[in-house]
Amino acid sequence: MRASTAVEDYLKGVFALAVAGGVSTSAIASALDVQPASASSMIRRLRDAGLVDWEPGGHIELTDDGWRAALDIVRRHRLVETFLHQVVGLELWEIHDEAERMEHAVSERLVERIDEMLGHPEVDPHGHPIPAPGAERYVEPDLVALSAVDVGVRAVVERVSDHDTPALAHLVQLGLRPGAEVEVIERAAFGGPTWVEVDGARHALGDQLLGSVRCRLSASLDEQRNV
Amino acid sequence: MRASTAVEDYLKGVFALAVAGGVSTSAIASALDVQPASASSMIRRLRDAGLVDWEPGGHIELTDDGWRAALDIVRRHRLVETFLHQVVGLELWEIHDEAERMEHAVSERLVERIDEMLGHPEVDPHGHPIPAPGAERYVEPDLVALSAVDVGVRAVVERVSDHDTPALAHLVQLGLRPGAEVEVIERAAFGGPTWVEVDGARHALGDQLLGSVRCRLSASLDEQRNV
DNA sequence: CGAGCGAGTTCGCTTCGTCTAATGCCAGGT
DNA sequence: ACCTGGCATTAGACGAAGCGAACTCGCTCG
Repeated sequence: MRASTAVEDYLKGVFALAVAGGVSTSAIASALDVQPASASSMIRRLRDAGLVDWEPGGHIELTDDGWRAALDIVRRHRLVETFLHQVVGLELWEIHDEAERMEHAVSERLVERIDEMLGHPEVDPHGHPIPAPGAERYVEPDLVALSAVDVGVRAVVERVSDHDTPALAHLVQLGLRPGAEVEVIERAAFGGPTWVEVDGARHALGDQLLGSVRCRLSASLDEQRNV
Repeated sequence: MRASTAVEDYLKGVFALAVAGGVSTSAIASALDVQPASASSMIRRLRDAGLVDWEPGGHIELTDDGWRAALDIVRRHRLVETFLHQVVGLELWEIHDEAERMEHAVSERLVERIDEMLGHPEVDPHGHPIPAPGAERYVEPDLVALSAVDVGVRAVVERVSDHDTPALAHLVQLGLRPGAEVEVIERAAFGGPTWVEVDGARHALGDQLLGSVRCRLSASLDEQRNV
């Protein structure tokens, strides 16, 4: 049987933090927008269900079952997002919140039907990889934040963060969506804005936006082509 | 704010019973598959929320707010069903259970987008009318159960019940879907099966199946054409 | 007339998921 | 050596939603 909505949401949060490198009670609490006490008690329940390894005071780790379950949820989420964008025609910044609820409602059958309709896509519209059905582990592609790209370097946008809806809408308006080519033109001193060029137009971006865009450098792109 | 899943489900149940003519605690309980005690306490909560009129021992009636809320849920349900059938390509008998969960997850925005994609349909694939956005009342079309159609009379299937999945799958297999033309050939005595002809083939049906198919008589169809 | 029956309601209890408040612990600064 | 801040955990409460058991009707049947 499928876990409750709450359990699925926590599992997805623990997964995201595990991939990002640091799972902790307070990180989970702030990701799920609940109090640390609530996260703490849910961690105990996840452990009792065999989904995480944990003992009071220790660190938190997904078990094999936990990885499987989390990847299943993430697969549902990302396929639903892709479907909402490509088939239903919702904008890039609308799909995350919608999928956040729908992922708990769609059946296995519907997910596989959607996957088939979309031709088994490998990434969602934000650029996140879509786990294969039954996947047991997750490899994070090696991408660099736009904030870390040197001046004068050209890069291809591979991923934009999906959480901050207004910021995402703004990025898309500027053309900074997955697949776009971008060049860092100038980085102002003392934390000032960074100028980037996209589609022949220049824009000044702050650190928050720069950090939510992840790229592959065009150089490494060339390397890949040559292999 | 939208009501909880449970409240929405009860509201939909009360709506269905109100349309069918008889709302009662036990009918709600059996429709929702819960104990009468649970239904009883939920009725109190619906009343406290201003969605039904009720006092202990009295009869249960939707308020104006209750009708509005119920019709909104029913609209979501039926549009999602139509979408799953026409766009996603799920079979007629698969869409009800799926929509039952999705109706609580889809946003207003997504529902209206779906409605637009479908060209503002007026009935769902089972033949149930889709309430208009913001509708405040519901008119039940005047249909006759196939079990009440006389021998020798031809009729057009307008609606099949959506609740019993295996029965529905069987009906569809026989061609008894909305839009099909059917003629009652022979009715065996003593509660025996009724023979009907659909698409040139004859089938014997029991009362349960006959009752779940509702039709318009071809005669009244002709009348309508002549008006 | 009274016994029993079915429907509806209330009561007390359980689980889930949340909260606030209190407590424990460890590391750093003075 | 001690105080303090931050993080994690526990304890206790609450609302939502369910259950079973018990009670109260009004009706019907013997």
